[in-house]
Amino acid sequence: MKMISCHDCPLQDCGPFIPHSDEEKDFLGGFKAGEMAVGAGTQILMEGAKTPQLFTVLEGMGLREKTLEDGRRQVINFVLPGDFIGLQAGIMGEMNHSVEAVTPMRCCVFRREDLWLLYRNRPELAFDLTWIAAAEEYFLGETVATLGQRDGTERIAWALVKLFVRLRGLGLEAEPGTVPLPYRQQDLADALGLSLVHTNKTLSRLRAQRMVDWSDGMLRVPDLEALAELAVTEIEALPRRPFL
Amino acid sequence: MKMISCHDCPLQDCGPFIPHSDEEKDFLGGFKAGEMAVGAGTQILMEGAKTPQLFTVLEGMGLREKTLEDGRRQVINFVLPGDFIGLQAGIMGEMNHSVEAVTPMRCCVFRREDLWLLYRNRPELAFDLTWIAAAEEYFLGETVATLGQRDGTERIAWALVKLFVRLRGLGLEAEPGTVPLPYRQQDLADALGLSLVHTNKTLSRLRAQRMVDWSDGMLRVPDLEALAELAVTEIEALPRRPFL
DNA sequence: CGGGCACTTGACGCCAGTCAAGCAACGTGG
DNA sequence: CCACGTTGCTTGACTGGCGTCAAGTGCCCG
Repeated sequence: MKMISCHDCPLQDCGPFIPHSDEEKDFLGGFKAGEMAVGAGTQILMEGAKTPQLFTVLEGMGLREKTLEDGRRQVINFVLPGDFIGLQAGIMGEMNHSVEAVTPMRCCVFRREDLWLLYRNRPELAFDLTWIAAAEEYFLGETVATLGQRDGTERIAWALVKLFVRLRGLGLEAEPGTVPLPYRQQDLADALGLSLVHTNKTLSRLRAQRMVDWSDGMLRVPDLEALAELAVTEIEALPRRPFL
Repeated sequence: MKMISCHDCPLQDCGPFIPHSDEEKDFLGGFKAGEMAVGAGTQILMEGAKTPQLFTVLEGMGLREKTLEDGRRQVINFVLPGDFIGLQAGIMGEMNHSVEAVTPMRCCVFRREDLWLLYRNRPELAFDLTWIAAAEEYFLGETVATLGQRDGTERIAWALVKLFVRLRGLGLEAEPGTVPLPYRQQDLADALGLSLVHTNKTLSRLRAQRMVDWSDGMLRVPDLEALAELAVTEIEALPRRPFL
């Protein structure tokens, strides 16, 4: 497998990402320590681990998840291309969640020690890193509000709206209103704090009402507005965002 | 009211905070735009607002909260001295939650435009800012897991353990096992996604079992270990952390 | 003294969890 | 080639945690 140069990074001209200048690409090229390809089901980062690596997802999808002492699982977020993973370990020294690949994934690898270089020499990229952390916080704030306030149907509608908008933004809308969503119902249930059974029944009901159809790994949303209304959310345009 | 110099900042030698060097204090002194004192009940930041200010809490307590379109309220987190507020607006341009003072508060004020100076001239402080954002993300991850996986009793025990440890870390433990907690039951309920009634009954039950006694604005925890066990959490020592 | 606010407590009902069974698709090995 | 285990999805019956409604208390304040 050949390693992609930052100058040909598939994320550069993709969706919502703010492209880097040539100068930045040169710097990032030096910052990049390698590339990693993993199969479906691989644990990329472990909760509590002090890994020396940070990653940017180039391809594939995964999950951030956390396990309580007694084994209950919570999915924190869905990991899509462009996402940066390992920031907590990079900055604070320890992850509070694990990251697992759900499809085969390819990631850009950075070394934790090199982070300093970035803060020393590239203030605008350092700022971008903070931006990324703040964006994650932003999203988790919405998630907290969802788990705390919305009922089952609203939660599912909310999550599917968010996923649809993110995936569409990445250019993955094959035919209008349809994006790939290669997760299991169990993953969605664990993300929303619902049981598998209840999630399944709610999805069936939504399908019968023609609100969403998630089957065979494809998510079909005939009327995004209507689904968002059901979720009691606004569909906010995703902001242009930096990446590394 | 006189403005405190960063050299006499009450946070410098307090609890878990990593003190600044004299040089850093000089820089922060220039960065500091002023001080703000507000009464209980004041809105400090509004959801969706693009405020030009950032704050560090010097004294007093507050809440981060978010309101859904239909009026439901979610408390995102409890704001204590040392907390940095407005990072999202500072970095991304818009807050996703409001911040409200629950007691009278005093805050250190920074200007958003000056953030750049910090990234340009003080990489270690820029790093600290990212640290702060990552720490917030860390905590919100735990909150998501709590709202998604724990039942009512566990949630309440979890929240009270977290609050107790934070307050104790700030040196607010007046007599052993007792810290001030000047919030309403409604605030805790909204933080945990429980109804006021259920929160109240659960608190009564915990009080009867001698697990916690939260009344008259004071939180008494006779056996922190036991409470943490009930919450299915470990009491992790809070890390030494930077502040601005 | 009346009104508002925070906290309590009891009665009742529903959303969502648990238990359980069944089906389809797949891969493995005898 | 078929038995078999595994994984993911689906559906029905039953239960209980937690929400809603409602009424009442104590306290502060104008």
